[in-house]
Amino acid sequence: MIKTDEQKDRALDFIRQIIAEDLKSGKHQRPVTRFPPEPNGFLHIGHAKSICLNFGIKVENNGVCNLRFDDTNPSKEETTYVESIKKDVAWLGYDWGKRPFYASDYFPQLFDFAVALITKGKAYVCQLSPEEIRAYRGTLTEPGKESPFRNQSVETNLNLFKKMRDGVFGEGSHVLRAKIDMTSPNLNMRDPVIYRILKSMHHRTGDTWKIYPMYDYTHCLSDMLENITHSLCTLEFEDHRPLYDWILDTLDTPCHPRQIEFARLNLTYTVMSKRKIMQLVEGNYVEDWNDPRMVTLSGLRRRGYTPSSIRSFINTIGVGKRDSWIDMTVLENSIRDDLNGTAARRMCVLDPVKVILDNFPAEQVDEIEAKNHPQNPEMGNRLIPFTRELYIERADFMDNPPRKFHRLGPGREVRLRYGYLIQYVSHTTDERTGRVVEIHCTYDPETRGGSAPDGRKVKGTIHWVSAEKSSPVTVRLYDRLFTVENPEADKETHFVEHLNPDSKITLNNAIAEPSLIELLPGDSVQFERQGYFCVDPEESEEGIPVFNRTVTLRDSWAKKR
RNA sequence: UGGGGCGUGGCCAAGUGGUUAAGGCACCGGGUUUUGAUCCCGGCAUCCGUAGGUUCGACCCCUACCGCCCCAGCCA
Repeated sequence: MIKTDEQKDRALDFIRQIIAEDLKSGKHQRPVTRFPPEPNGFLHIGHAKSICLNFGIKVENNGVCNLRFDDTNPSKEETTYVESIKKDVAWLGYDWGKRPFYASDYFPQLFDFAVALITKGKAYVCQLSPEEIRAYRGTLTEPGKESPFRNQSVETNLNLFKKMRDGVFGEGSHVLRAKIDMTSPNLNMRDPVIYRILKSMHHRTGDTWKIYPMYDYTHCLSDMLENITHSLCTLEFEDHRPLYDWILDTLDTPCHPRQIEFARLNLTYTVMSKRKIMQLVEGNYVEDWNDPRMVTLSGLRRRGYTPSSIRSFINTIGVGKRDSWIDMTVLENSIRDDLNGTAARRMCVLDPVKVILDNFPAEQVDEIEAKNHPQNPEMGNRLIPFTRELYIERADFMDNPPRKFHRLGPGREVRLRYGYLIQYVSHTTDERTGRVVEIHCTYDPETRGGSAPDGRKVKGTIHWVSAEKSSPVTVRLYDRLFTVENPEADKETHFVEHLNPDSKITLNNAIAEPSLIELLPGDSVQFERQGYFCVDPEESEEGIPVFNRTVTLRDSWAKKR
């Protein structure tokens, strides 16, 4: 058993326990799993749970995990989705081997299995309309009725099924159904449709096929053909397991994978369903599928989440069968935790106000040395220009501060991080708006680097940036997309009404220290005292970075107030 | 009212008949700190949906009840 960094010292979840037992008993030599997305949309954090589970099991046990596209519904699927899914799985750090698999590769074999089913008298072609099939199915409490076509001869069924394949019939006119039990309390067993006629273009097989197999029929057989040992899926498929097993048993296949169901991920303050995500995009509530506020993997990537932070997040939430809601703070914690160790520290003033050091020579430029990481000397140092005119954060000055305010104000002295101690002299205010225009201070030349030879202490250290030697940059402050934990909880209110109006705040005049301009798209840094930010890969240009706030730093001062 | 699942602190989650009922997130204190960050220390379920029962002993076994989720696509 190989334990990855992300899941060391954690008890095995119930699925890994089952697998460990199957390995120990010799039932299997190694586990074979699969991640089977339908290529009809983009992957999100919920998919990451399945990906990390299936591929994680492979990595931990030296097994196999296939990437298989479940492409049995040509009307919804596209090659662009195939490509984006491959990109996201690879980005998460997983390797699906030589090639991805496709359910559509099995269409010929699946057809032969269907013929075998018909021959065994276990499937029939039904000409009931969709409405009639529904009516014949019965309800949750009443049994269904048998189709009048149920007892047709094998020859008739074979003949009809081949005509279906040959495109003789129109969509909706005929289906192939498994002959099971119309009185079963499990609706999935009431002669489920296993093939339907569809005349749309398939993204891989084009118009070769006029009939397409249904999920329940396809999935178990695809698993079997790939020698999957454990077929992991979400809870809503529990009722489908009897059908999964029935098909493999009836066909008497050489192997019979075990389906195990686990709870899907729910995350607070966001929406996860494909339909809801699509509504956000189409209603222009967000900019695209990869909007940094989205929990799509492409959105999280653009937001600055790292693959390892997502793997560690998935690992901490566990795998079980309870419908649970994971608090968004858990996800946020995972990226803070990761970036805290790896992100270089930088200074950037988001909402600048000018500070003038009256006793600092106008032409002088001091090159101040600053650590790139306070706990990791290996990350080295850098030089930052220090000049007479600086910018500090507007929130770091108060005309009339409360006692506990550790920053700049009348009569106060603060430390400019890695710079000098500065002492307040005076400030000017715009008469109309009441806003502070500029603050005059003096600096203590003896305190270069930030410590006073006389040992005097200051309570506050604030970040700053040279007014002349720095560059304005665009910074987007992203926050949670919704203001409530579960935007879909209330059936009366449309979920978009719970959208957070401040989920994206664009700052066009943040001032960045010089080294920030050299960053490459995707790079992550910590803006000291602010949060973690990454260079947006879409909208940045060389020398003109656009920063996305990944997550804020914890702020116990903000909490106190 | 049929069937399939699930109920351990605010949110997750270990626990599989004998434990002071792990751990993480959140929250609350305190310490260190040139980020009110990080880090460190401490606090946070006499109780495991409820009620009975079995047992020397039950969160773990049995019974009943209650609550929540899923299922009536020719979607996956």
